[in-house]
Amino acid sequence: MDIDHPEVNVLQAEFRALPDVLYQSLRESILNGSLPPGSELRQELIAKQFGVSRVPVREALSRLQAEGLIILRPRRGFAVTSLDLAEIIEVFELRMVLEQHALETATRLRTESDVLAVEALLTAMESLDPQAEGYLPAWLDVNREFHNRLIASARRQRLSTLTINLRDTIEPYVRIESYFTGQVDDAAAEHRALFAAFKDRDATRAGEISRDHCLGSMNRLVDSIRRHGLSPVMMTPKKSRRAR
Amino acid sequence: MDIDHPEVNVLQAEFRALPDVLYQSLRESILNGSLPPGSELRQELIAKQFGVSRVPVREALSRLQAEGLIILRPRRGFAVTSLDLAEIIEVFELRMVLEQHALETATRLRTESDVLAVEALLTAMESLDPQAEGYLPAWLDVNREFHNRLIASARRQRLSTLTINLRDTIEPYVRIESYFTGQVDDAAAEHRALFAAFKDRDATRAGEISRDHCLGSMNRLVDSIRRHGLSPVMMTPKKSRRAR
DNA sequence: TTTCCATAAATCGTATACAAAATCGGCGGC
DNA sequence: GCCGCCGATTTTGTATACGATTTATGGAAA
Repeated sequence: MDIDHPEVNVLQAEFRALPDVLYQSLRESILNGSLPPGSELRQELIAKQFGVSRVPVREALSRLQAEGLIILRPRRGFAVTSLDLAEIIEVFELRMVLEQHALETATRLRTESDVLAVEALLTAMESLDPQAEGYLPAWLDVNREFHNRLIASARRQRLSTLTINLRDTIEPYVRIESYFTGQVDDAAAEHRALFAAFKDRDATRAGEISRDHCLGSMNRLVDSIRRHGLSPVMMTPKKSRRAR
Repeated sequence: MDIDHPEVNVLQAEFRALPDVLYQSLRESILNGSLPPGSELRQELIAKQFGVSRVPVREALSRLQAEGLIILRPRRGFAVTSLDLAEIIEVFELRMVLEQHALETATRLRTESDVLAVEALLTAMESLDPQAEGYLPAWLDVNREFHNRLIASARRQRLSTLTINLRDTIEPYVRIESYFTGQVDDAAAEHRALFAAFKDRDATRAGEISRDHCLGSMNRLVDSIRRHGLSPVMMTPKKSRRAR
């Protein structure tokens, strides 16, 4: 029996270079709101914070750009993507189509262990104390894992990546919304219904619930934006002196 | 009247840096088969060919990687993505879902000029001489533009990008298949039917035709692969001396 | 005081340089 | 004759350096 086991996945996980670390860290900062939409990303600053040069920083930024999380203004640097209402709605449209398909496939192909894992996340989500400190971010995290685990049951790598990507794109806006409303658990019943259909292998119904769930999330967010605007923190109050 | 006009779009188009040129060129080479799946991409070689350093090359490669067209083996360089049959089918599944949705939306939102532009591409495609030199690649190019133009009528930027991306991912395999079969125009009737539904604003029907069209393309390609394998040129006959 | 322009500082994009790892070759052992 | 090991070469990944462009600053003129 060999002791040292340079497994393939270990190699891929362990040996990932600096750009990957930077990519993950920056991505997380964007998703959890530390870098709100509109923030400018100074390469030198990021490089210093991580103790590296600007080269791997640029590589990580390139990836985030291809993913759509940040945009590049030539010669003017990167900035966190700031979506307007129409773009947010478009992302939700895509999520509706893809997640309906994903849940149909997942429900058809799921195993027993999928059901157990999803149920564990569901009960974890439900048993969070709404009064506890940091409830909202914790709920959002578990909610995210719940949906990811459901979709992962479809065993479709690209489908999973795409769907997660789209959800992450609007995650900052959902998080900001949650600070206004202070509520997130409007969809508790939908989650239970979705899990029931998933468990009962009712693929069509699971797909429909998932699509409607997306639609509900979209409506809540759009309403909130219509009421509160796109949140002051998103607007970069840059004084543009010259129109030029 | 000012002579020098540093227009915004000029800045964005003209001033696009080297990575963009490299990205486009490499992307084209992958799609048209110059760089078949499995090809290894040596940074130094590419840099020399374009007369630049490796830095912008790496940036272009990063983007292609995020797009899924190439993969990175850490410390072992980039290579053109080589899909197995299951992955090809997964991409087609996604295309079916997304293109059905895209055509429904496009048919609902299309304008008269959309119809004219699409029709022009359709007739251009039909009027190509099957006996002419270079017919197959030309047909594939026009066909690509035809579908892109249809989807662009939906006026959904992300949807268009995603769909085009997915089609491009399997484009090399379709091109290779066409060399075996020597035929590509099996779908001429489908194209006409799709255009008719598009013109008649029959969104549901347009979506269905599009999905079925995808399905047909998939079946033809899968059949071809089952008969001929994934083409010898795709297999990188690397002798892996050490498992380690 | 406001506007304009020139100069300075900051920032980006790319080239070059260097260290670490992988690949390729030959060599010896079995 | 085949397998495994060791050094040279290649290739990657990162740091540093430098020119070009943008943004900020300060002073002079209206």
